[in-house]
Amino acid sequence: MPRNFYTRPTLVVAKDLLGKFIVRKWRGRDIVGEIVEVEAYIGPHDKASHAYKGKITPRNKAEYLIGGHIYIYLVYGMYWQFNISTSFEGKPECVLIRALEPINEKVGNPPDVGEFHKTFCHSALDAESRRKKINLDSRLCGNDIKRLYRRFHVVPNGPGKLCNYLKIDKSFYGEDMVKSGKIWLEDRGLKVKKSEIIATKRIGIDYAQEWVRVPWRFCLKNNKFVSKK
DNA sequence: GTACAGATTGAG
DNA sequence: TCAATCTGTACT
Repeated sequence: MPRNFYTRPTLVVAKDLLGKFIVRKWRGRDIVGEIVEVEAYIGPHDKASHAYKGKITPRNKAEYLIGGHIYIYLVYGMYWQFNISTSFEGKPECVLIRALEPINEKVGNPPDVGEFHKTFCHSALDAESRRKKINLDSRLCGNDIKRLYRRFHVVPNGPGKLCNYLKIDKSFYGEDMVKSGKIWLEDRGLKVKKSEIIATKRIGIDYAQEWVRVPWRFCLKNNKFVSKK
């Protein structure tokens, strides 16, 4: 999608993201998902926004970039949250991508665990072991394999799991989706009617007082990949 | 230097 | 309902 898709008003962009396709180039293949759930965060007035009162820190400064840039951060010490900036340079507005309908993965029919282990675990374990400075062999037990299996073969029906599915992390901070060769957005001609969009309050922002109630979470009606229910 | 909460998740 | 897990931020 071009720049002028992302620079429109944030609530318009948020709704229009539903039915668009995220394409992620990874290890020579395309990981693709249709966006089915999003949330808008509109600073500086929105108390749920990290840019409330115009706050700027090294963590949130990507929110202020012109529409189309990635704002990604870690929550609860372990989950990445994938946001796309909207509006113009200096306006801290963005859309959190909360769920995808996977396109090129066989959902419900994951690869054989043994096959998965051969394909993915060794490199993943290498990286993890290096990070934690622990002996590689000591980690080759059932629970570790299961844990990695969950991380690598995941249904992206929540904001944290979606980042695992797309294989993205902090290295994508500030990435421009209009120009990137690693991740971008496509319109594949799917039409989403207004009547197919549900608006609800946003999830997990109970601290945001009167901003808890604004209906800035948008989901595709009856889509089974939407988080919560 | 140190305390603490958080746009989540899966297990029990 | 609970705990895993760790970074950014706001304090002292």
